[in-house]
Amino acid sequence: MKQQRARLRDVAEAAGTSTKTASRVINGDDRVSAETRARVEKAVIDLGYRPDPLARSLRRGLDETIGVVVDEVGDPFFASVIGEIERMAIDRDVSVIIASTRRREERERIVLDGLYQRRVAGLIIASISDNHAYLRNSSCPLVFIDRAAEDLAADAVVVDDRGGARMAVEHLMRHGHRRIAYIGDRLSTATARHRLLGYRDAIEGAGIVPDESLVAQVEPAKGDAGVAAEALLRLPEPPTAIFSANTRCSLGTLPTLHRLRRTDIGFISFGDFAMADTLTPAITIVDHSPEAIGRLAAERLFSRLAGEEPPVETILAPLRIVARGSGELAAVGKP
Amino acid sequence: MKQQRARLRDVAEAAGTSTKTASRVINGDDRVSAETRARVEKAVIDLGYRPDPLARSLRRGLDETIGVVVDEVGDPFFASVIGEIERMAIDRDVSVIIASTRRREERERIVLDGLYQRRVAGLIIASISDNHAYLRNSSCPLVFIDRAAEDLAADAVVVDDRGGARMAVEHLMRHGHRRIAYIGDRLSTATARHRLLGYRDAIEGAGIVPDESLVAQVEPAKGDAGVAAEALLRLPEPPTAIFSANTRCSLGTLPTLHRLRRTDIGFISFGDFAMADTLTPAITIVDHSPEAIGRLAAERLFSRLAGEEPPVETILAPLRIVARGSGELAAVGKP
DNA sequence: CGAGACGAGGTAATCGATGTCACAGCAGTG
DNA sequence: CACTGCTGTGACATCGATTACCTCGTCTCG
Repeated sequence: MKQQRARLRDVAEAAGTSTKTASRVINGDDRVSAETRARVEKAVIDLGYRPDPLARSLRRGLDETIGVVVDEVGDPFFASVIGEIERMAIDRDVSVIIASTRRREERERIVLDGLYQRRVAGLIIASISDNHAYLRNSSCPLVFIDRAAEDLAADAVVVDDRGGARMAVEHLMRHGHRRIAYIGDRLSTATARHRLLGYRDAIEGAGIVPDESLVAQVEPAKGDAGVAAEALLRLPEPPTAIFSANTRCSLGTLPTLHRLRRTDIGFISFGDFAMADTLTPAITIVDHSPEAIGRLAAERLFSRLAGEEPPVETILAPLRIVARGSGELAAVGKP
Repeated sequence: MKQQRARLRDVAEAAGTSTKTASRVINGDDRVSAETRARVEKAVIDLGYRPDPLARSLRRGLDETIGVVVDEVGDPFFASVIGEIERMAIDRDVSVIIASTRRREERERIVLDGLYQRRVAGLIIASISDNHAYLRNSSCPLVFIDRAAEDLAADAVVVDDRGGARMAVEHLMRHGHRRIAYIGDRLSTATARHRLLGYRDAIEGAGIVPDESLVAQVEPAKGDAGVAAEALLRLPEPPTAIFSANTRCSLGTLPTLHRLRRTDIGFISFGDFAMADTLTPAITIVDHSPEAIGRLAAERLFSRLAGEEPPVETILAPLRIVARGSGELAAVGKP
């Protein structure tokens, strides 16, 4: 049944014009008489014509497609980011090609190369590389997410790690906590560094004497976080609250708190996770919404694709505290 | 620095041949003398030539791209499926375009239409529609995931919902449970129906008299699951274990069990979720690995793209029980 | 009244790779 | 020796849409 795909030529023929004129109508060129336009439009509808994106892209030298490069497509955080990008893209009839680097620099290079080869119109990248020299004269707009490219003047959408951490710790303080522990990643990444700085900002900003024994830097993949939490609670002067600097640390710490029946400890997690709102108490988080990051990155990219040329900018995705209980527990057992 | 992209014509010129001959070398046509071949190959390397995928696709009438259509790209389950598909695709130099239906039938139609328009080489679809007539003479191979298309002879990769549910319930029985409750979705989907059947299979297979008061069909989005769990535990003869037929029901039920301090109740969840292995006790699950589903679907699709024509088949992705504790609790409080 | 501007539209080249077909040269064959 | 049959090769058309450039009226204005 499905008839042969109609081509521009068929439309032109049906409308009794040349392909060029048909093309004008389709591309909204106004140098066409109303009458001709109507004929062409009718033909388009009659034949169910839709331009071949491949042919169009070839001629224009640019595909109606954007590429999204992330660590791992299956990572829930990036999955949500991508989901939001796709949501914005589909409204603009743009396809989204995904690729993952698996956190390997050479793969990053390969997938980007492949995307350039395809002449994508734009790229959104969670880069793991430090060296972006090969992107310097990119033929298409780039937007970095999660981490800005420090050696490249390009748009980026990141979160205010330092400010967010400070905000979280201050939230705990507002509920009476003064001894607040930090559990976070080892300092390998900029993200971790900034969050620890934010924690220190809050402590010092409140005039509290910093106590380094309250700062635990762990390897969350090894399950250190729970051990660290237990050690913290055994201190002579234990914390009344814990700030967990990332999701994985939270996932490690919380089972320990439950097991020790210390759900009276104040707790805030930088980063949300499934079940966070179904635990008892539900876990208060600093939300760095992947959707917001995806949306902001896509907005910026599409605005450049539309020809706008805003100054290059590093955009901070909004952070907000989602109070669910664990961060609003009053400080107890104060000596 | 980045010189102009080399075209086939440039290669041909550098090698002193026609474009056609260069094309032959690149496409591995053997009707080329060894000497000419060597010259062309050298030129390809010197110029860093790589064929333009767009032009090639246009000529061939087929893009080196596959489309993946799911409910929601951001859904962790589908994200993992897609991640695995992308992993397989990149090895074959195939790009992956994603699109989501947001569970709306008209969107399914629209995104599929768009992908056809792009002339994707193949499609992997988690269809939500019941009517696939418009896919009947698809121009490219289709593989359904998660749900088979019942009105269409097409490959599908699904899980054995009935068998998996039975397996889960039998696992509980092996730990002494005889009164086992079912908490699951309302019966709108085939998936839910099959899982309830599996539960009944196990109960009857064990010679237990079915007790309908142990079967709770809820609307998990409304938070019914927790309420249902509480009601079950208040029964005169309460269950000693619960089989939760899907992830969302588990997410609803578990906080209730924890709140009631009834973590002694046996529990198995059909479908994994974050924190499942960090709760106390950790949650035993029936794992329907999204990676396996993605891999199987991609394998099937690529084998068809490679020209193989295996008979159309509905493939069952493997299911396995991941014992973590909650499913291995011995039955207690037996009257 | 002639010139230039402008509106509406057409012709042919082009994007880059590949399919069709023709052709030259040489080997084998009856 | 004429003929068929390969082998290696290239010229040219083609995929479908867009762009550069041109034509032909008609309108306006000096």
